[in-house]
Amino acid sequence: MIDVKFIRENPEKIKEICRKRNMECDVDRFNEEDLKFRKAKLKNDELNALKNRLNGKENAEKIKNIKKEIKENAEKMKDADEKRKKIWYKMPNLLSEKVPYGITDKDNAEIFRTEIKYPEFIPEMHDEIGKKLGILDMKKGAQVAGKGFYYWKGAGAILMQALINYGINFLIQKNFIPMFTPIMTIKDTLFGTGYHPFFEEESYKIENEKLYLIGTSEQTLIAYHMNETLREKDMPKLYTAYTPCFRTEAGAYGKENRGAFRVHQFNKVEQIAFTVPEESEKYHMMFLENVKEFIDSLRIPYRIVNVCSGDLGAPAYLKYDVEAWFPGFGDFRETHSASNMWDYQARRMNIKYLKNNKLIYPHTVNSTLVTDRLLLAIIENYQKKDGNIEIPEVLHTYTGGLKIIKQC
RNA sequence: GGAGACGUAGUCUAAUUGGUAAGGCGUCGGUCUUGAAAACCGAUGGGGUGAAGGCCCCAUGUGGGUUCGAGUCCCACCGUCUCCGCCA
Repeated sequence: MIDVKFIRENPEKIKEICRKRNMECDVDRFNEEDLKFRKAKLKNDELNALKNRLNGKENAEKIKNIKKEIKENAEKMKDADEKRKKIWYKMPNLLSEKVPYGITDKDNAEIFRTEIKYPEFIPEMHDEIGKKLGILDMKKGAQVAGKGFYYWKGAGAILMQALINYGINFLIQKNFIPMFTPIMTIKDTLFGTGYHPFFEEESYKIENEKLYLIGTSEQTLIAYHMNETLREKDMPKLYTAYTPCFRTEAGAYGKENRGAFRVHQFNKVEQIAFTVPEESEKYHMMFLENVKEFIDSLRIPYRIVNVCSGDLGAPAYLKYDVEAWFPGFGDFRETHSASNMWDYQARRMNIKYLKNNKLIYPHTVNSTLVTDRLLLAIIENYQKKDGNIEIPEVLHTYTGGLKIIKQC
């Protein structure tokens, strides 16, 4: 959510941002309704002031008439307020100057790339390898839950668990507070993090309940401090959590859906920060460095792209995607996404902190560290000519000594 | 699931039979001091309006209602605690 004063004073800037993001937002209409609201509010205040002055038994009749007028005026005020909020809540975040202009993900700007080592044999895709080794079962997943679900089995499950544990420990050592969060949540959480209304069709709603399945632990970790006032001395607040994540993937289509790339449920270790405004960029870069260090330790090639204005998503201020190299697939695929949300989420969530007795909205930063996709990348990158896969050295302490997965 | 109690600001705690939110702590500013502490003084939620001093409105979990007037009374919802029941 953007500061209402900023919208009033900079309507052209907001329009420019919407153009760059390739999205609609009626700033003029907002300002119209905002003006109506303020006018009605002024009248409302005056009537209330009058009522307060008259208070007393002798003025009972007069007050009743004023109250009637107040009620009528309040309707107008509420109406204008709702209309402006409807537009307001759908306004995207401000844009960092670093965001490149572009329409689709093809316009994302590559800013970093590691060296790719091509194998001397024709590599297979993870779903083929997983099937042959009996560690990834797409067919059973579809049988039990439908398309977009799968089983990790045996050594595959061990690897998934190992990667999650490695990720969590990696972040605990960097002073993140680990959490287990609810994986169902109320709508306020999704609104506050900007997933509603922007990606509303992406979330699963529980029938007959007011609950939704989370699409990421970012939602529940940010909402942990909903309606709270934090202390400046406690900043930054760093959290991590492992949770399953659920996404409908409505509207997703195309050939790039082969394998387990696009699924309805996956595992994720997330990094989250609440920072003072001056430091969000620093922590955003730190999160990206964490990801680099982590992938480097797994020895997987990757590149980093600066996500362009049209592909950024409305709530994000600046976003870097990390795309791991998938030899079997023969291309880079997004495995991580690190975003600076600026104060957008804090405003929507009503999270502030106290500085010199003034309430200031903190900035929030989030980034992936581990998902199933990273394991898919491991599988494709560590496949050997004989069909076996080696397990990255850093994971050995987490796999109970398992170092190689062989065909049986 | 049943019964009862409770929800006040950054935090802790007040508020006759309904009469318009009092304090403590913390924080910030100031006085004093070589500096600090202590002490003392002031400030310390949101919004609107004004060039400014200022003025006004809203805010006691949320939303309604009764009343000239609601923290207080009534209804619904959310949450917390206690007891009972049920299940691990």
